[in-house]
Amino acid sequence: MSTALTVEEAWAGLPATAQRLLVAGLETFGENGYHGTSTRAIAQRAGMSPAALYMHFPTKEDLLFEIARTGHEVHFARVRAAADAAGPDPSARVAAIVEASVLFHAEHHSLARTIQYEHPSLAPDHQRALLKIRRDTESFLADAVTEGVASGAFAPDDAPTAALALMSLAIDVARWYPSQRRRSPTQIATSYTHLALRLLRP
Amino acid sequence: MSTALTVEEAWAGLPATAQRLLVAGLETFGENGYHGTSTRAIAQRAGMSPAALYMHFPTKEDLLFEIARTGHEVHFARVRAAADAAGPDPSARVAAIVEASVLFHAEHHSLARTIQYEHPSLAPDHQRALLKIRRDTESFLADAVTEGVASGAFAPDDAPTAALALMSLAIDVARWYPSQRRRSPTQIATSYTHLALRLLRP
DNA sequence: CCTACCGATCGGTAGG
DNA sequence: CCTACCGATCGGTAGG
Repeated sequence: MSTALTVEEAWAGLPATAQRLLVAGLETFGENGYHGTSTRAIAQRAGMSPAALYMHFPTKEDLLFEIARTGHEVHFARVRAAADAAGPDPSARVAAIVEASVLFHAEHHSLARTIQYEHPSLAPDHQRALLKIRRDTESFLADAVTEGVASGAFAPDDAPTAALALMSLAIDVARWYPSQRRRSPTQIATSYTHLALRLLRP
Repeated sequence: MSTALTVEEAWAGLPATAQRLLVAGLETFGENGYHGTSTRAIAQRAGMSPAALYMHFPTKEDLLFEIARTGHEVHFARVRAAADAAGPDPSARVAAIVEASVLFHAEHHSLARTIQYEHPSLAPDHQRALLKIRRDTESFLADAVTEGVASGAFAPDDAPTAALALMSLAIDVARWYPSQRRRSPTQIATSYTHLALRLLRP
């Protein structure tokens, strides 16, 4: 169970060369996609020979999985940490979750794109493992929304659908950021958090 | 200027073989991505030899551009048609736009994924051409939201930001559809339209 | 962890 | 629009 709040932290125990390959992979996958990135390009970016990658990862797909898995776990850990810090009030909890998720997708948009769009490039077993983390993350948000419904703070037609929509809002930031208007991740997170509460209010 | 409401309609004037290649490309790009799709796979799906593609398109990238360009135009045309049919009321117009866009991204999720996620695979010139259509589409929605602000029907903090968020909601459907719960495109469109109006109301 | 190399496949073309 | 082919590059391995 990972509670690391950054990928660097999550990979801290690995050999330095493996860490460099993971970071190089994360960046190139985010820029050119999995199939648009060669193992040679990753190795070169990490300052190593083409064969070095296979010292640490059995296949290119295993490297992608390690990146995607860690990314999913870091995202979930940040969302939980933000909710914990927000205390018991449902509005504060939902606001903290949306803010943390939007921040993650803006600040780490290269990692986030890999997480969100390279899912079909993974082996079925690996897809299933990540789907579990996704569902847990979405349930965590849906539970916070449901608490708000119980307390009378929120009144969406359907809590799970509203939670899915809020996740969509955060996830899609990774697609367009930073091409849109000149706004910082913090500014985007603030306005999206506000939109989320507007959407949920009675 | 294209007013076609389907890609088939937009490509009706092209040779039958070119049409088959475009449809095969649209499907395979949507399933495996641009770099995950070989020109041979496209030609085979269209029932032709590997070289046939180059009778109709100078390069693989030109085929992608033709698909992405048509997809953008069809989406914009549907959004405009829906707004026109909705009449002058801002709430009805925004609802019609969101509904049409969500429907498009669910029913044509393979095309929509290509449009939204393969943008970086295109040449800079081609990216610019599509960016123009995207901006026009987003402005069209932003204008409808602004009309609603003027009439008192809506009260978002910032109309362009709200419009961007509504587009995100629709676009992200292409990422997860149809993996989520068993709901039809029409059902999804209806609940997302409702969420959009909740988000905008004073 | 590197050099050297494998067979397979890639985008694209020659020539008909 | 097909057959046959081009050089380049791919993921991955042998052997040290």
